[in-house]
This record gives sequence, C-alpha cells and structure tokens, in this order.
Amino acid sequence: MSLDSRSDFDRDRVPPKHDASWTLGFSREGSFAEPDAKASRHQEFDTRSMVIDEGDEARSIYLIIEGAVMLSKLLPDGRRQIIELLGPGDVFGITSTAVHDVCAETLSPVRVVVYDRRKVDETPALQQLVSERMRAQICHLHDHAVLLGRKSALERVATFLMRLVPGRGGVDCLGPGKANTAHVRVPLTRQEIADYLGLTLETVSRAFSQLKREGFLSYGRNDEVTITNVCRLCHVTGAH
Amino acid sequence: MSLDSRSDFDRDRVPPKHDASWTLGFSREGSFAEPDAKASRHQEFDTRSMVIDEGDEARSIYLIIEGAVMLSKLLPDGRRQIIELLGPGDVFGITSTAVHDVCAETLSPVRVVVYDRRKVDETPALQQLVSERMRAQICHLHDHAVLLGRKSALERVATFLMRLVPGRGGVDCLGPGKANTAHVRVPLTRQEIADYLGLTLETVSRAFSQLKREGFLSYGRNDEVTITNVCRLCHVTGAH
DNA sequence: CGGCTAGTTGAAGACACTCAACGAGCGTGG
DNA sequence: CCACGCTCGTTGAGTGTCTTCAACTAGCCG
Repeated sequence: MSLDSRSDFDRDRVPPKHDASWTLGFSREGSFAEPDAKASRHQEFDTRSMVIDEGDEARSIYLIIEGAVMLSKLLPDGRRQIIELLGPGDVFGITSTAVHDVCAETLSPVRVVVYDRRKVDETPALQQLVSERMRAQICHLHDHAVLLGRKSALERVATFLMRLVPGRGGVDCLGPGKANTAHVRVPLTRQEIADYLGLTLETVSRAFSQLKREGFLSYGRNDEVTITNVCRLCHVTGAH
Repeated sequence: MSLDSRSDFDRDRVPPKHDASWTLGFSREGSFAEPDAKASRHQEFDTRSMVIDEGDEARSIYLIIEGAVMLSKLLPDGRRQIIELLGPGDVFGITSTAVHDVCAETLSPVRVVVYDRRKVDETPALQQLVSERMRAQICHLHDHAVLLGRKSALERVATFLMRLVPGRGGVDCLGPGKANTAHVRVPLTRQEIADYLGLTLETVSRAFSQLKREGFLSYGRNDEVTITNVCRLCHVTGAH
C-alpha cells in the first residue's frame, strides 16, 4: 500500500489502534485530523536517522504520525542525556530560541508532518494542538525530573519498563487493569536506556538481570520483554 | 504605595527592571500587557505559601507578575524533587489532566494574575502568551534533565549559581559580559537547593564550601553570595 | 540564657561507576 | 560450513562519589 493511494485525510491521522512494536506505550487511542494541510508537508525517516541536530536553525515543528523519536542533549565532553521518548501524536522541534536545543533521532521508521514554525503561531487550531502536546510533555518532564533526581537505579528501570506498557506508567496511567502480564518491545539499546535514565549501561544491565532473577520479567531477546506481574513491578517504581 | 492606587495597566505589567532580590535571574527585560483583563483576577501570596497542591483540581493558570515560585513533586515515601524555579513572566498551573501534577510554593512575596483555564484556550492572545512561556519552560526542563542525569555535584551547584546571575546561565545566556563579578541572592535553603539539584543538603553545603575555599565565591550570610569570577564559575558547570 | 532552625564538617557506608573479561548473536568472507 | 570480526549485553572486582549519621557552630527570638 503506497502512501499516495491514501487520502490526505487518512494520512494526517494517527493510527487509531496501538501499533505495539513502535508506540513506546505512548500512543493515544483515537485520532485527530490535521488542521491545515496547506501549511504542512510529510516526511519519512528510517530507523536511527537524525531529524534535528542540536544547534540547527529552528524553522519547523514536527508532528509524529507513526514511529518513535528520542530527543537528546550532549555535554561538550560527550556525556549524553536522552530527554524524551516520543510516539505518535507527539510533537518535537519546540524551542524558545532561533535554534534547536536538542537532537531528535528516530528509533524506528517514522512518518511526520512538518509545519512551518510561524504558521503554527498563526493558525489557532494548530496552536491548540501544539499547546495540548506541550502541556503533556511538561507533565512528563516533571515526572522524569523526579526519576532523575530522586529514584534509585532499580526504580528508574522499573519506571522505564512500566512506561512501555500501553495505558500504564505514564501521566495518564489507567491503574491496575485485568491483565497482569504484559509483553513489551524495547527499541533502545542498554546504552540508550542508560542515557535516558541517567545511569551507565552496566547498571541498567544489572537492574534488568535483577528484575529477571526476582521474577518480575522474563526475556530471551534483549528487545522483547515479558513483564510477569505488572502490578508488582509498578510497586518497584517508587511511585506507589 | 497601595496596589489600588495603580492603574490596571501598571498592575498587569511585569516590572521592567530587575528586582535583584527575587527574580532568580529569570526576569526578562521589558514588560507585557495582560491580553484580557476580563478573564483574570489578581492574587497575592506571602513568602512560603502554597499556591497549588499536587492533586488539586486544575481550574486556573497563573502568570507571575512579581516574585519567585517553585514547583515540586513528592514521592509517597517523602522524597521531594523541586522541578522548576519560576520568576516574573513565567506561568504555572499547566497540566494535561484535570488535576495539578505539582505543588507550587512561593519563595518570596508573589503577585500573580489568575486565568481561567478554559479562557486561555479561547483567547488567542493569551494562548500565544502561554505557549511562548511553555516553550521556554520545556527548553529549561531539557537543560535540567541534563543536570540531573549527567552532572556531578559540583557542576550542579555551579550551574545553579550561574542561573541566579541575571542574563547568564539560562537558555538565553548572553555570554561573557564586561562584569566578571556578580552578587546574587539565594532565596532557597540548602535543603531546597538539594531537592532542586537531586542531592542532599550536606552535599550542597560541601559544594558551596569547596567553591568558597577555591575562590569562586565569597559569602557571609548564606543567602547573599558574591561570585568572584563569573567566567571561571561558568566553566565548572560542565556546559562549556 | 535556652531553645530552635539552618548550616558546616567529619567519619563511615552504600550505591552506582569504572575497568575488564567474557559470551551471544549476526553478518561477511574464505 | 565455519572462522572471523564486530556489536551488544552480562558479570565480576575494585574504586569513587555521594549519602547517611552524627556532632558541632552560628544566628535568631523568646
């Protein structure tokens, strides 16, 4: 099925159902229409391609239709912090200056809508959409600050895993549902998880091993994890 | 001088000049008029009063006219993370759910404009104002994530102190100016600084002592610090 | 003066980091 | 087909930074 065979309308909606492989547990149910097709263009990226580089001129804002994107920042000596993990419906490219303050790199094949930055300010419906997404990101950054500032390594990894469970662990956590087991895809390397959680890759690996040893998880492939008891893992996050 | 003796116009502008005691280095030059006086009311708070509690119903958005506010979150076992330090021109009370995700507490006498949350969405000029402030906060939260995830204790304290220098250390850092010495007011206790930087109060105290011992700072009172060499301190932040 | 809060400093310990070795998986090429 | 190199992950041993616990000082206010 080629993109062109679909109407603009379809192309500008996020997929209404979870695509378990790449949503990072972030995808929202439902969908939304793109407010102003004139001001936008579509773009696609392969896995692990750089969409934005820190310091690039900030002319566009990106809305993710499909796939996962990570935002990161580097210190001059090479230390890296991954700031946010984004999925369908999320926007990136937001900055208060003339240049981007973060790198944006894809974690999967990604489809985005690219808006002109000024157009967004001039179009109330777009402005509204971006504002709503910014509010959600701010809440999420608040949670992440707590994680980085105050949680132990094990709590951080547990929190990270819970975020990958659709409908759990995020700002909009639904609470304990019926299903107590979950299968999640982890599209990050240990090094990337470490950079996201403010740890080293060895510490992340040890935390995974410990959670496996103590029966919270099971996995063969490193990027396919089965959470045996979601509720029990949730208690390890420190948030409950 | 009573508030009532001033016109609405004056009351709805941020002070055009730095008020060195409470701006936290955040105050922007210039001022802005409040877009829609009908949808707002003014409110004042004493030092260390709780404006918002985590879990409160989110009906209002607050714009700081004067003073400093800190946002914080608590884990159930009492661990606290201070998320943001805000000054004149900043907004708070932003959330993507029906309830507030953070506490907001004043660090000084504070004057705010309170807007109805729905009114903000309906008023383009207000929406624009809040969007602009959200963008700035997002950038700042990005920086803070790097601090919490990747910086040493000394780097964190140095970064914190640099943020207190007007025109330096923030997203909109002006770079080395002529003045190489700066006098800053620190309106936080060691415990609060620690909760902001993801450290313990003892570690913060040791970092202050070390910076004093090595000639970066001098201080008698704990809340009045003179930065002897701004440029040299800036290099300790890890960002340059 | 005594009691309180806030900050400093020291000693000991814990947790995460560093360094290093090893193993699994995967593509390439002989 | 297997050897080889490469990347990624795991695990162990030792170290270091920050935390914990505790004592002590300075300032403030009754």
